Amino acid sequence: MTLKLLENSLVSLCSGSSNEDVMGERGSSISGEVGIEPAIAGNCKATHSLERRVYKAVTDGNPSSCYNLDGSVESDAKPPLIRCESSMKVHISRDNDPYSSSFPNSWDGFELPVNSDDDENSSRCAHPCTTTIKASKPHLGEHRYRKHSTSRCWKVDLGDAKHSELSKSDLHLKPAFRSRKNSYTRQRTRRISFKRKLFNGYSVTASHKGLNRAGVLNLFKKKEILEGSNSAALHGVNRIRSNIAEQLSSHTPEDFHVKLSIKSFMVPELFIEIPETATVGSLKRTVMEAITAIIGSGLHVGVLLQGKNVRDDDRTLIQAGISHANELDELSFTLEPNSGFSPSRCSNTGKPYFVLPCDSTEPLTRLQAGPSLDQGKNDSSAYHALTSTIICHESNRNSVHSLLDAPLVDKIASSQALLANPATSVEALSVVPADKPRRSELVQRRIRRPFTVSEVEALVMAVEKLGTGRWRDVKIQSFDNAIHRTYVDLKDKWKTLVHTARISPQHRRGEPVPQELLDRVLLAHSYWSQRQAKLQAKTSSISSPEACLGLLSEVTIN
DNA sequence: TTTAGGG
DNA sequence: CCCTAAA
Repeated sequence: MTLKLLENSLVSLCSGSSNEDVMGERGSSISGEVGIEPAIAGNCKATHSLERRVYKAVTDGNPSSCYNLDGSVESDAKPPLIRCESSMKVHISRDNDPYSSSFPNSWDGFELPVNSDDDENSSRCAHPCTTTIKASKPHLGEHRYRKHSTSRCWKVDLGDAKHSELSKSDLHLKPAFRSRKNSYTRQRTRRISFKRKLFNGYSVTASHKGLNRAGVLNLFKKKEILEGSNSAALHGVNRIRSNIAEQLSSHTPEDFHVKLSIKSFMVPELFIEIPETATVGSLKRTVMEAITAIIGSGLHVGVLLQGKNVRDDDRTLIQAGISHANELDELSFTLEPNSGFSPSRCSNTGKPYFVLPCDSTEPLTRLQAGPSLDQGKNDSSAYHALTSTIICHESNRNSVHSLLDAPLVDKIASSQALLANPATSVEALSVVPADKPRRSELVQRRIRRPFTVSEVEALVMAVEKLGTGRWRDVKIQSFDNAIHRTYVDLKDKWKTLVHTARISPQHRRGEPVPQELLDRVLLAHSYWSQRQAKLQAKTSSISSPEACLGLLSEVTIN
């Protein structure tokens, strides 16, 4: 079965509170939203503090606690998924910015549970999926934020075909189980991008910087009237300026805050390979794990003002030109991977590694063809990074390509069918976010198959006979039929057996191994270790004929 | 490809 | 189990 999860079919990845209100109309692609509103004193906070705040806002959204509590997902399993950088948009406004609570119809559907919560909403940690970002009092934006705080779950929209005219190049499928020993599926592309949300009344029109800076979603700066009245928005620039001047003359600098609200960001493209027999819960956890890995991998936040990288971290915001008084200037943030890229690439060229235009109203297909992609890298990564789909297909390579041809409705139907038929067997799951086809591509992790006692017995027997350095022989002799046990597995198992044998029985986990076997493990291990040490000592001093003779005699004895 | 070890 | 340098 091959299927593709697309827009609009709803998959709630985390049970929790009511999400319908915020998810109902969401459209295509996978994106997330982070609602934060950190108040930053424009005159005293350095720009690097701004970066830190943005970073914190993102990393605090790490839902690891969620999926940990959800169970069965290893907490330390955080593959280095971050490769792409992303950007986010920021609105700048005054404290009394009258946010609207409306949502655009075209909002794309991956809701990240990063909530800005107001003061009285102290129950934000009640749900494991709820992440908190300490925000300034969102007075006027409470409606909106509360709406968000009810959305505590990850969601994947699967759905409406009309939003996704997927070209074949949108689909990056690789056959699984390519080889006998390495039955893995590799992943290539991934994307992080951000999506913008509009505000009624203040609909922050995209002062689109254009696509000259590949990789950064524009930040929209929202200029507000200092008087705080909505009607002020109707006044001209002159009026605004005069208001600002007025404020400047009558207020201490501490009165001016730059309010940043990061509206959304997108989750990179994810590929999910999941057997039909997997449960829905497995699917949820898998997606959760992937997202967590992305967010948890660490990001570097860069600040761009009018397209220029603000590198001086010690400058204050106001010195850098980021203040409430600014008008149509653009403020952008870039999220870059902390590792995996040479920082010079960004800092030298001043060009972010990966930029997306932020105007979410733009069709995805156009984004793909956008000039930003021509900027420097015409490799498929940038291209792929702009796609936003979740692809599910089973490990059967024969069925993979049917996805390309089947009518989209059928694919959707398949995906729904998958959701409707949770099976009991949890098989291997994998989610691999798309990324630049660079190194360290992720591979599906094999399912865990604990050694049985009889397997341990066979292993011990083989090692007793062959030693600890001939795992291929051990494999051939005792596990030739166990195709899922590689010689590396056997070696690893021996390692853990030795460890198990050395620790107290109280600390052992899993199916208990008979003490008799563990004793043999220790015995064989010490024997072969000593033997190897002796051999090494001999070979290192074999220059002398005497040593050579001694070695030969000993080997003969053995 | 295997081995050996760290993650 | 994964990843990978080294052999």
